[in-house]
Amino acid sequence: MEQINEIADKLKLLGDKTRLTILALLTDREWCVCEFVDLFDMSQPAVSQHLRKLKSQGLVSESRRGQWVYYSLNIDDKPYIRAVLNEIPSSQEVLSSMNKEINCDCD
Amino acid sequence: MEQINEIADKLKLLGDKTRLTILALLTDREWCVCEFVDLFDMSQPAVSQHLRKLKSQGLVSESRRGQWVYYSLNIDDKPYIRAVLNEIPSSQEVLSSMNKEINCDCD
DNA sequence: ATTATATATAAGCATTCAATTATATATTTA
DNA sequence: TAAATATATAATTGAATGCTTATATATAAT
Repeated sequence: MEQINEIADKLKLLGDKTRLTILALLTDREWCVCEFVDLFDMSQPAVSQHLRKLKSQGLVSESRRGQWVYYSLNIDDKPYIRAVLNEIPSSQEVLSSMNKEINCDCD
Repeated sequence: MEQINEIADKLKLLGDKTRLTILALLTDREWCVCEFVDLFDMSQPAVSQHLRKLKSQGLVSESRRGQWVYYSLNIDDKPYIRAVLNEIPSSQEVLSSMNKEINCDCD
């Protein structure tokens, strides 16, 4: 039962469209916070809080490089997450359906 | 984006330990409501409402036989759900870890 | 040093959610 | 028909969630 609880807790994070989109995008490459801020119609703190939740449950890792913080997927030990991400629209599809410009200067 | 939203809405249902357990159990066979009521430490209406949510999102089907109502999995058109259920503990594991007696008279 | 940029945290608020109790409905049995 | 059993729905409540604005922190540039 403990195992089901833990899995449910992690899956809860995928049950939000913003976080699911973030994870979909991270399947392709690491992303900088400012890119997400450009992408979503949402304040910078809102984005930051979603990333914090993903990080606190260990689904993403962060690494700071200069003034920018980059997030990447960290789900090698969570096959049930990988299984979902394999079945949802690709990073490219998600991105093109959003039709947004990303203007921050990271990299 | 519409597709991601829909997937997120359905995954939200898996982010609750009771509903995830219900789905795990239904991978094996159909279950009667009264069995779930016996299994979970929760009122009958609470169980009923979880089942209603799963049904309203099309993840389970119900069929009444006499006074009993049986639920079964309905996820053939949702590969991202199937993918999760394939990666979580089996029905048997879940059940034995719960260590509960099921005493209702359905079949 | 000061200012600008990127990110995180805190506090507050409206909404959603998961439970409860009470009640209604459907079916079976006596 | 009346009582018992199984299930669903309604109303309520407290906790959790996702956002906002305001503020703090970290790094870079002038």
